[in-house]
Amino acid sequence: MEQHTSTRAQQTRERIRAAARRLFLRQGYLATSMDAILAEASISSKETLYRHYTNKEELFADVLRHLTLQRPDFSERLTTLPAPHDLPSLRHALTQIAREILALMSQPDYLALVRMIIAEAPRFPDLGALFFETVPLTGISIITALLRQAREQDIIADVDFDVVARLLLGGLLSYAIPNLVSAEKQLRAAPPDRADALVDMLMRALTPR
Amino acid sequence: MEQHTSTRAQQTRERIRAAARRLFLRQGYLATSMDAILAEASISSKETLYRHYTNKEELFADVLRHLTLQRPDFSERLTTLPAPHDLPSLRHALTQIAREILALMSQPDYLALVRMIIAEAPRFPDLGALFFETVPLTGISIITALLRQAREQDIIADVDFDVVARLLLGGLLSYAIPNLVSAEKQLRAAPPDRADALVDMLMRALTPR
DNA sequence: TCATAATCGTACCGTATGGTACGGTACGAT
DNA sequence: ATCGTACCGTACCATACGGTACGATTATGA
Repeated sequence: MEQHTSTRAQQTRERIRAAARRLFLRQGYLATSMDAILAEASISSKETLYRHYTNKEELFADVLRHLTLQRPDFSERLTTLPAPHDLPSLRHALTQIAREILALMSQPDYLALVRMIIAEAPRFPDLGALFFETVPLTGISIITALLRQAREQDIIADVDFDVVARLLLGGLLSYAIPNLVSAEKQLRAAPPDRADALVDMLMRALTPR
Repeated sequence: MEQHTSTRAQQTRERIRAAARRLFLRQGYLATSMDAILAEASISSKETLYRHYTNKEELFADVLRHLTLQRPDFSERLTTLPAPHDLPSLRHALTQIAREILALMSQPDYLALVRMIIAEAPRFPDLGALFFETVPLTGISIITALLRQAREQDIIADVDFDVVARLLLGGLLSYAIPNLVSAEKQLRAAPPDRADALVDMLMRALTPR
């Protein structure tokens, strides 16, 4: 056997990372001790942990890098949307996107990730920049691409697409942000019709006059 | 002398709170030690500190409560705006508001406050709720009030004002949020013309057709 | 089978933390 | 002058933390 997809060492490393991810997301960096990570990973020796990660910082950075780079999986579902051919289809596509983003931003895991990134940004500035330069930028570019397609078919007026994208994304944010400071138990679920209302209002600005 | 506006004890208490505010905003709750607060406040005995605040938690809560309740001072400047009498004056008023809010959200102190509230929300859920139920709600109500005035004079169409307010506020957010994870030194100053662009786009949605 | 790497247990170190104890000193009001 | 309150200095405590040391034990791969 030469081609082992996962050696024992790799398995332990991933157990550690998974345990650390859970605790870091729940409690933050400082409040999570290495001993607690040990217990959560069902590992019984510190030596084992420090064989895989020389530092607490390194472990944290690894966890966060994995989280941000594996995160934008929803973008695949959105980039394959068919090009809009008239106003109703554009509205439909935008609504689809808005609902998807709102659903993503309402997930407890996503909220916990954002909260932790913001919380530890002073300690790990690079990781915060990495996150905010990948995830939200993806959303903006998806929306602007859709609008550009619509513009090329003369469906909508010639407006600043970036501004429109920020209005939509920001409007969705205004529903999700309060959940950043709420306990996980009592999330105020922003109903999908809020996304529809935002899109409807934006359509008024997009239609030529 | 009976009517002392500030006794010696009150002065010390405020010195402590000011020092704690600086350190908490800069480093967060866990990373700020009581000894560090002592030094920052130029106080030389722990006994003095614990005479004013029985807990670290109590001190933190006091700092945050003061910060959130003293914060919305900009609202006074905005609620006294003259009622709009036509479309240009409405655009002007909205631009004014948008610029003011953008400027507020770009202040390092404000960013640090928001970051800290988000970071410590799991530990202090009440304080987070207090902040997000006062400050942003104030912004929304100011905008909706302005729009209602404009609607009563038939300047704008009959649309959902809350949605419009969230679009504007959220659009501004999209420029400010990345600064939550940037070092204080390299804040990407969102230029005021971004606020103008957002308002211009919204005006397209507001005008009757 | 054998050598090597990974894991285990456990003990340990230095440092920092939140909070307490206590005797002494400066101050402010009556 | 005096009395209570606030402040000072310093020492202390129990606990927790990140990280290291090291011998014993187990699994893995050739």
